[in-house]
Amino acid sequence: MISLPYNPSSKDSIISYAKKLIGKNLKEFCPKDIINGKNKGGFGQFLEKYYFLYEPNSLEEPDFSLAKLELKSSPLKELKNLKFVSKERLVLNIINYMDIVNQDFEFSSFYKKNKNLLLVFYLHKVDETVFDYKIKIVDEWNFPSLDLELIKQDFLKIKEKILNGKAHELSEADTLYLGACTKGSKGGNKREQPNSNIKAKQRAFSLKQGYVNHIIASLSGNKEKYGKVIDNLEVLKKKTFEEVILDKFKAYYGKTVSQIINDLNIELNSKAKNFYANLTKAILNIKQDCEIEEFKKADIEVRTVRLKNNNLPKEDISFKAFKYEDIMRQNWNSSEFKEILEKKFLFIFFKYYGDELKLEKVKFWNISNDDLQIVRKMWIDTKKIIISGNIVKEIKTDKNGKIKRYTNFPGKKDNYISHVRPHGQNSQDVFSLPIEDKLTREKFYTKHCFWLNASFVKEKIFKDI
DNA sequence: GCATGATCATGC
DNA sequence: GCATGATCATGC
Repeated sequence: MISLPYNPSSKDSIISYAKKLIGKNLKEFCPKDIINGKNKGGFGQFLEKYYFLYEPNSLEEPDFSLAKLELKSSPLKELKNLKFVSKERLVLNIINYMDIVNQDFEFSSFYKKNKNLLLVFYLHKVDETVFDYKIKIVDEWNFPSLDLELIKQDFLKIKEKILNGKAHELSEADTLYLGACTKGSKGGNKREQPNSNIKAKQRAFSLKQGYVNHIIASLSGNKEKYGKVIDNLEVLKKKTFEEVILDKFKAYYGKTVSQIINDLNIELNSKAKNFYANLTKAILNIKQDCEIEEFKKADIEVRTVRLKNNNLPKEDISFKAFKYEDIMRQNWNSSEFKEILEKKFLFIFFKYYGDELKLEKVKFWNISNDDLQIVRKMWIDTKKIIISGNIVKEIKTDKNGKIKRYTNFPGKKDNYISHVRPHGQNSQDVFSLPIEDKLTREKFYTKHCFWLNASFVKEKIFKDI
């Protein structure tokens, strides 16, 4: 029996020992043969074994069972403004589909294990090994009661889907702060579920990246300019988060934009392109210079859409321009577009009645696994075009002498859900190409991005099925 | 009226 | 001055 450098039954003792990690890296306490070996273990395993001196396990109990403290390590990335944000979601324990259906939240494996977290954040760098990463933040995290209530709602939502025999349809974007993220090699690990014969992908509970960012900001003492939509527990005892949000909007259904502004007694520049974002904040009673706290923590993407009288959106939905070199380097599973599409969206639909726009409907949406596979095809086609240097299909001059270039990228007709189109300041706004274009012989091209087809937004998002 | 290319407005 | 959400323009 080795003696430990901390008292395993004292939370304070463990935390103060852990805090000595700040500024260190694994190299400082891992054995030489491990550092130089080809061992592929993760940061967390080395930390447990060589700093906290216990063998990594997958028990139901928290890692420090006597002190009821669960150790989690997670990578940070540094922003240009030198602030730290989470590199990814924080993955917690595996969801056992067979067991969870019999568990109440308070006695669930999730809550028993992760109620109190001891977090170790390290700075990830592409050109470093796990042994080099500098440890930046070490602290305890307990969930504030409002957050915990939303996490409980998330837990119950996940449990309900499994009870309904739909574990295979789970998606991380079903929920707010606590997600059900996939875990294990691609599609390889499948598990049985209680109320269906279909095997479901293995998933683990996870904290959304946005939530982890909030933890990091809190632990670093950074003040976030946040405004809460829900500021007391009572509201959540009667309604779900989504119901609370929708009810706030429903009060304005059928009203014109100017009526809403009048009712709210605010002044907004209706020509500003962030007008709808500002209007959303006003409806949710959030100050204009603040972010919507719950949306940030839940990674919710808000999009406004103007519908024509046949409910077809006037425009497709754009995303940020992609770098051709990024697409070349990535595969679908590591792609940025997949990551964005897997988020929860809040769509705010306005509809034209003559020249007037009225608030028609507001809807939370996240993409189904089946639809994601359709987008995958489009993404792969896009990558093929980039890596083969076959971007430009033809060059035309219109009667004003303007030159227009047409591309081979997937268009609206090629894919039910998504397509590729220009997205920049103008056609001179370019990104470099990893492979020279065969037709133009140029090593750059107008910035493009992925778009969601307006027809898909009408059929699968606006409509209630 | 749709498909595709092109561009605007704001905030950071 | 660029990134991002939103929107305009034109040919078929």
